[in-house]
Amino acid sequence: MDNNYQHNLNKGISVDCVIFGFDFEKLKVLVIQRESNEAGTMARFSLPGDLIFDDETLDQAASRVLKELTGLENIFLEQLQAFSSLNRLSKPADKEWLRQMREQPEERVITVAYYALVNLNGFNPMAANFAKAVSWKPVDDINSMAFDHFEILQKAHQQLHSKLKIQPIGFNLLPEKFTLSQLHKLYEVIAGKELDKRNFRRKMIKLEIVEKLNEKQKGVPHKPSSFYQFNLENYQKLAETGFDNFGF
Amino acid sequence: MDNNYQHNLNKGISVDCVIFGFDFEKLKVLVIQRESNEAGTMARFSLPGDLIFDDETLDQAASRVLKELTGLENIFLEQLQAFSSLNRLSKPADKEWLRQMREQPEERVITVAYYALVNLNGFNPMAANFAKAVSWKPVDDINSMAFDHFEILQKAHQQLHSKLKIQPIGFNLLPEKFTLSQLHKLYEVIAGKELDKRNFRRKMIKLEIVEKLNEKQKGVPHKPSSFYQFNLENYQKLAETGFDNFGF
DNA sequence: TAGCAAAATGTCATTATGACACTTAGTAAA
DNA sequence: TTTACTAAGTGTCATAATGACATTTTGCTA
Repeated sequence: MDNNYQHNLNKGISVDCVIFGFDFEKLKVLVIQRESNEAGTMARFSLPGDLIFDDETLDQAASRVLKELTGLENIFLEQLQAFSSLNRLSKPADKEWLRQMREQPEERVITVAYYALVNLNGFNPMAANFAKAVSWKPVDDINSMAFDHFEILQKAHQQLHSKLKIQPIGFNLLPEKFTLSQLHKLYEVIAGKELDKRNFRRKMIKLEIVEKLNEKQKGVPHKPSSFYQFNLENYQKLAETGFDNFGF
Repeated sequence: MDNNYQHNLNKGISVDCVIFGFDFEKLKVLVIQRESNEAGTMARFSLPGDLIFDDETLDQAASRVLKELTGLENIFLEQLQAFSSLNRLSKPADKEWLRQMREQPEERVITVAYYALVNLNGFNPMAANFAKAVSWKPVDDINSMAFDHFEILQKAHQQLHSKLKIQPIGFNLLPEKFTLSQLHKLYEVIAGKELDKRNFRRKMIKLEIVEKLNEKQKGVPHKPSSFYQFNLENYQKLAETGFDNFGF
């Protein structure tokens, strides 16, 4: 964002980002850890987010948050939903935290949640000012968060799951070159169940949305896997007719 | 909404509703017609909407708009997306209109769009104060609207199309008792293409989400059609496993 | 009672799915 | 150099789903 201007915060609207990553084992999410107070009541995680500026769109605000935190641009980032409960900021520990951070901590804020998919392989979660407080947590290990962020996370997780059934967005969580086993594992993790290896490979290959490269894993103590890459063109062709179970 | 209290408008956030209906022929949407000014530049349609109150959620605001306009409650109503372009209210004709309606017509407003599905059969589009300005328009006949409402309509239409492939939400557009031909026509209209009648019926019946009633059309000058009703229970069972083309 | 209009129905060839176990290729250790 | 280890990679078959296609049925009307 251009820094020559003074941006005014819009006090009533924020964005929050659910940033998903996949380490070939688990689905993870980027969280910010609040510092504990004496009572320990504040030792909880929140999603990265910010109030929006009056001269930026929601998409721009979400991109800005994402970039400030990870340095990444042009990655998969999609609006999830607006959250507007009247009591979303009103838990005592949350209010205490807000008092430290915001000019008008009591003001009602509606947030628009986004979810992002990043390739966290070889990714350094360091970034800017936040550095120490930012970390990747397995989604399944999280069972509560600050504000209504747990609700947002669950919704985003569910959305990722549904969307993956319809569009091959999972590729955004992998490096450009990946093995079919990695893709297979990714689908299993997000679907939350085992998928037959042969049937999975058959389907992916038949759909022609992956293509085999002349390159193999090296240094692995077993038969090396071939690398594949995603074929955007074939995906788009496919997306026109649409793949879905009703068939129309 | 409880009327004993004074509600304060939240100046920066509105909801807009895309209310879909189906007359067994075409997909229609409820629009509000602005009165023309002398120049005729304002003779355009807008979606029903309103600024939200500070003590209501977005869902509540959308339900309120819907009820004020149609008298209907407890119908299918789902959040679509937030829209936040910086120039969404800044076309000259739109500004002129806003000046007549709002205390702070220049203020930036972000809107959260909803879409609703109603059974418009035997529906009287009269309602409250708006009465004369409200009408059902075929979606396909609309090619421009006030503000960013055409963009919102298109997005809602697209969402309806995608969602129908995954969940049988089309039933919300039909009366409780309907014929398979009506359902067939609905799917054709929303899918925007012909669907084989026999295959369509086979699929619907096999899925067991419709059940045949002992009742037939009367007074039609041809073989009368059986009425069916939607089976929510079977749908929910089905929804757990999920119907989708990837199969996981 | 003949004619009309839309509803209702069945088959078949092709393709997709789901279930299932062994062989292969490279590394590492003996 | 041989052996053991590990994950990659591959094929078949029975069952289910799809897509393409034409005739008969039912009730009303003239």
